[in-house]
Amino acid sequence: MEKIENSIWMNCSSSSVRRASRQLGQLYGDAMGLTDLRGTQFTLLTQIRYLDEPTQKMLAQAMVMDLSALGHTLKPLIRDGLVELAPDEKDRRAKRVRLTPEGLARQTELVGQWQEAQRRFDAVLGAEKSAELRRTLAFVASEEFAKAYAAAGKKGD
Amino acid sequence: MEKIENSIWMNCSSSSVRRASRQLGQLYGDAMGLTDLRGTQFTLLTQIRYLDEPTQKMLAQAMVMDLSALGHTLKPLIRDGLVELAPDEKDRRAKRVRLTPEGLARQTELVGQWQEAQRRFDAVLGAEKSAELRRTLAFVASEEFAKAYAAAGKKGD
DNA sequence: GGAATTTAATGGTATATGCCACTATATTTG
DNA sequence: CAAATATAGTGGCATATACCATTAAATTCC
Repeated sequence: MEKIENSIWMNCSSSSVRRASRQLGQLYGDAMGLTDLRGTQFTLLTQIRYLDEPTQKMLAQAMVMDLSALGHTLKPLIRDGLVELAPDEKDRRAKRVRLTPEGLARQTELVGQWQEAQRRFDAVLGAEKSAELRRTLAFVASEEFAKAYAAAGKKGD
Repeated sequence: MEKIENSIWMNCSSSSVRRASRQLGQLYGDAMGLTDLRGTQFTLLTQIRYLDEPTQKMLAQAMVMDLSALGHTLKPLIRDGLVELAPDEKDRRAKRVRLTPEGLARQTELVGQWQEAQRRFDAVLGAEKSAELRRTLAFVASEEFAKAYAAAGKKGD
């Protein structure tokens, strides 16, 4: 009986990921230090920078995030002048997301702190396992995975 | 330049975990199906059941969650009569968390759906990798990890 | 070309989660 | 034992994230 419960809680991939997510949210968040930017916000700025003026839709996909959730998350950053939206030239439904000079500066500023957090993470888990973990998680987060997961249910559920 | 950004975003363990967390939140959430319970809530009920009347503090630690965050998360469940709080006998500061009969019933009801989700997950990732992933994530979520991470920073940061 | 359908974004509502300040108890200390 | 300190919870506020309904613009189909 107890064993059954135990097996559920230790074997739930979703809650395992969530717990780790909260832990790392803390650890990496602390690394951001003094600045008033959250870890999630740094990630978002970095992703925007990397994609170079993506539409909200594109950005949401890259973040594996709901479009409306992304919109909400962007608001504080827009309010604080780190990010701005501009209508797309071709498709007037779409809006492009880009960093303001301020936003770019802040992102750049924090890269060092991020690196330190990542260095520690790798030190604790080991570079090998660390890289392996990210590979696995990237797959889990992929559309390919979602498709395969859906296909795996075509029988019973 | 672009390569630098790329390396940040692909190598950030924190954002990797978060992305996977969002994906699995979706997938496992869908599995809960018709019921109005979220995946996170099922996890919480399961954890409460497993720990058998933990204090909020104990539950928060098990969930790797902030105490006040836990308190907030419990509110809808208490409101809906699935969970209740009772003051601890010995320590009047503490409150014990327990499932109501209704809560126990709902948790039990959903175990099958959870299993199906987990079955699919294992099918896609492979039982081996799946178990390995959970082991790694459990370590990352542990206090031991947090301590080691802190220790790894005693030099530079 | 105009109606039906699809797509991008927005706003509302609800849960998820964290930090801080504050209260009520307990525990430790002088 | 009383004062100082530590611990468990609570409530407020802010961000994170999802779903739904709605709007506006594009695309598809007679």
